Amino acid sequence: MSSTKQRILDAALDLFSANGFEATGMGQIADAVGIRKSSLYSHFASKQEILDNLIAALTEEFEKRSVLSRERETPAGGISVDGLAESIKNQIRYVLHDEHIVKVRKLMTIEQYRNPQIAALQTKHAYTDVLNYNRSLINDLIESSVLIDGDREMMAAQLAFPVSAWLNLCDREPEREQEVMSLIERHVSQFFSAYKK
Amino acid sequence: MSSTKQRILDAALDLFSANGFEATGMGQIADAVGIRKSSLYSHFASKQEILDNLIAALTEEFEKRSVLSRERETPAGGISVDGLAESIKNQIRYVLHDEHIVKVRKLMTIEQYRNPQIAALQTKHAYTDVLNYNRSLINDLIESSVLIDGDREMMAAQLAFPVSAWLNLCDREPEREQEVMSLIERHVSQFFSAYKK
DNA sequence: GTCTATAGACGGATAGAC
DNA sequence: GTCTATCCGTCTATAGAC
Repeated sequence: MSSTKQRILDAALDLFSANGFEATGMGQIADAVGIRKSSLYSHFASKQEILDNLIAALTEEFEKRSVLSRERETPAGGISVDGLAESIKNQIRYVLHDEHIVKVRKLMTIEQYRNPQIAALQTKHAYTDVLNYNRSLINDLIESSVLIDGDREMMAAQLAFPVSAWLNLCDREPEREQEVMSLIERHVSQFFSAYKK
Repeated sequence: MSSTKQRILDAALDLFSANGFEATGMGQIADAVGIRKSSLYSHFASKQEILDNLIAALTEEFEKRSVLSRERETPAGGISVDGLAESIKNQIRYVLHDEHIVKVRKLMTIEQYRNPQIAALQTKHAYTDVLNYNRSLINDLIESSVLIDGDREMMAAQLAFPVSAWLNLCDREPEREQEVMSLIERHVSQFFSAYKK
């Protein structure tokens, strides 16, 4: 099931995200897969092609995810302050502990200035999709008269981007996760007290 | 005045921030300075020592800056919505166009996961100092009865971190600066309309 | 598809002349 | 302090046996 090609891509993501593309050698990838480095060339023509395949896979992955997030549904009983805080905390806990997601986030962060495709992915993943998701959430909260109306895109930004900053902080200093969780609670609570109807 | 040692550090910052520490060769640094690579070793014992000196210089630089920001003073006539938006836009324009600051930000971004000292610098520069500065601003705005009181740290986060997200966006896609400037205006305006007394 | 062997360039770092 | 010359290791990639 797990082809050698896929195992190479997995090892490459692991190493590229930890050490960077340039700093990772074909020998390291081969060692991680358990083959000789020359054998890698039976699957990919070059190191660059490994990265390109990785990017293609991530692009597809993100496309699926943003379709999914567009299908997000409001819970039947409406949304409460505590419920929203809990939901955001759960999402953050998930993206903080899912190894694949962490690696993808780090890879995009450290390679964004050297690879235009990665830059585009990073903008989509860390900015556009985040803003869209939160705008849709804010829309629902306004339509259901939980929040007062306003510049919905900016309300989405004010809700989402502090959380993004804390996610970045946890990527650097995972030991601060508990602190961040309580900040998220205070943040959502303060956001609601400012915007509640 | 500009010693060879300093010119090496300048070239190293330039190259490390563009290509990463591991991907930058001593030959590249030497070429940029205009000497042979062996001559670099008359100034630094190793490539690592160049990075260490760079980090030491940045640490000192940031320390001075956060002392300065603690001395920030409220303008005599108080702070208006438009005045604050303009002030934030000016700060962002400054940090977006100052070449040294851009390089430092990119270096910290791409090396933060591989170098603990850089991780600490990044947290101080992009998180702690930003939050402290904005908390002091929020304090003034509440004390002078411009804004209603609340969880001041969270209000600072909600004001500051959307701007940080847009700064990151501009580092990847500088052509979106104008769009970001108008987003900042809308953001500050929406922030005030939510929190005005 | 995996292996050994190797080409050829480039990496960091050192020795010693000037 | 800068130079030339060199060491030796590693890099990406290829050739060819199995």
